[in-house]
Amino acid sequence: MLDPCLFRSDLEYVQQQLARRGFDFDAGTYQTLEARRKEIQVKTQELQNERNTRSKAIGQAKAKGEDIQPLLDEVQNLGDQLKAAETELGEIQAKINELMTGIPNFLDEEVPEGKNEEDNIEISTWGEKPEFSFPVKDHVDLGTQCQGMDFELGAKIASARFVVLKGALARLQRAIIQFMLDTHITEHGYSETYVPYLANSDSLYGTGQLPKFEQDLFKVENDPAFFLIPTAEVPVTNIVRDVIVDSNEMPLKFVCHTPCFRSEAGAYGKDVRGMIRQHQFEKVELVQIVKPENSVQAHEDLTSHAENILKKLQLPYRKVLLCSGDTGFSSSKTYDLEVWLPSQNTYREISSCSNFKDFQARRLQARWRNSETGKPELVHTLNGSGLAAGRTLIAIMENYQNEDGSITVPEVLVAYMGGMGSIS
RNA sequence: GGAGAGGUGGCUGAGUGGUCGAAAGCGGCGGUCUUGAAAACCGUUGAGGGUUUGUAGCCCUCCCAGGGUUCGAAUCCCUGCCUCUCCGCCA
Repeated sequence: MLDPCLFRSDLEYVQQQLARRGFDFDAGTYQTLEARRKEIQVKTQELQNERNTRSKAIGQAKAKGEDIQPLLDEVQNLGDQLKAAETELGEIQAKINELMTGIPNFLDEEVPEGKNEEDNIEISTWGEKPEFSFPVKDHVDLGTQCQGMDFELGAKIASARFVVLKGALARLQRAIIQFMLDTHITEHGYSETYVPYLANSDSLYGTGQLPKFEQDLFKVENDPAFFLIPTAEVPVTNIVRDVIVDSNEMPLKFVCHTPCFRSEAGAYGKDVRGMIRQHQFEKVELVQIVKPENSVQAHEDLTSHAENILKKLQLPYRKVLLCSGDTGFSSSKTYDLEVWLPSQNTYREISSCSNFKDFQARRLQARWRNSETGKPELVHTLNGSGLAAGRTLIAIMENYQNEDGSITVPEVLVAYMGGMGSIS
């Protein structure tokens, strides 16, 4: 959510900023609602004031033993007026709120103009793309050959876009997760968290998935409803919902491994083969809660922490700055890390690192106390995958494949594999 | 699942219809004292919002959440959520 004060003080600026996203903000409708809000809110508060003053007078008169009947007669219809005003105010505020929650975050000034992922800007590349002297197999063929990856079984148990991993591949995914957690804890200073995989609507509202993106989520029948988390970002960032964080506890740095659940509505026909796009996948997520002045640097740091995993795994990747058309709803600036997939002869997203600035914090009411002003102020929130474990698994399989279909285990994972150096 | 207790400001905890946004203590901040510190003493100390050029005034809202009763609700009624204790069951 954006700052409502900005909408009142500089609507033109708001429109300009939103236009960068191609978001057509209807200023006329907003101004009509806002004018009515102002009028009705002032009226409501005046009525409340009158009720309070008169009630006090009645209390005092009664205490003195005076006849209060004339005073009661005077306030007779005040209650009805007040109730009507409060109802209208509630309705108008709900409308404004609906409008505001549908508006995306402002983009950072460094975000380039562009329509879609083709306009993203490559910042850097790392690593040598492997050269193979034999026909390259993709992860599905490799996984089938070693009998460690079974999509038909996933479909039987649940549906399409689910997989069953077995044996060494299942262990490799677990090794990847352990390795990533350990690295972030010991080398990057994150603190490990374990969180619920079901979240309530307040939490999903806080991080921005609701109300606009409900169709992307799996909803669990319950009263009130639960949602399967689409990313650990949701439960972890909500740790600071309605919290005023102590200044000296900042920055808060959390790392968390969870499964992630996505309905992938609207992704029909996209990435249907293999483990690229699943309803359920494992991810290690990095979340930082920082003072506003530090969020730009924190964004660079967090991204480098995710990059460090790719480097240690010796996986070729590139870092991309998302353009205006590809940057997510709540984000002000996003770097994607894309890993090299030999079978597709292209880079594919394996991490997305975003600075949300105060957009989530305002919804979450996540604040810190500024010792200079003594006042609570909104924090900045950031997160990034560090990394998506399922996609890391397939990147390793494809980049580390041998002619016979066996897969060499990356050096840093061998210990996590109980000394196993290759999978066949 | 059964029975009971309870949710009040950063924390502990008073407050059962009328100047209660809320006693008191602790903590925090500022000061006096001191070479410095501690102790003691004095003062101060919740959040959100409206109006406004205003971190000035004035006003509104908030004592778990949502409804209700009343001129007036932290206080009474209903519903929900959460926490704790005991019993049962259970990974």
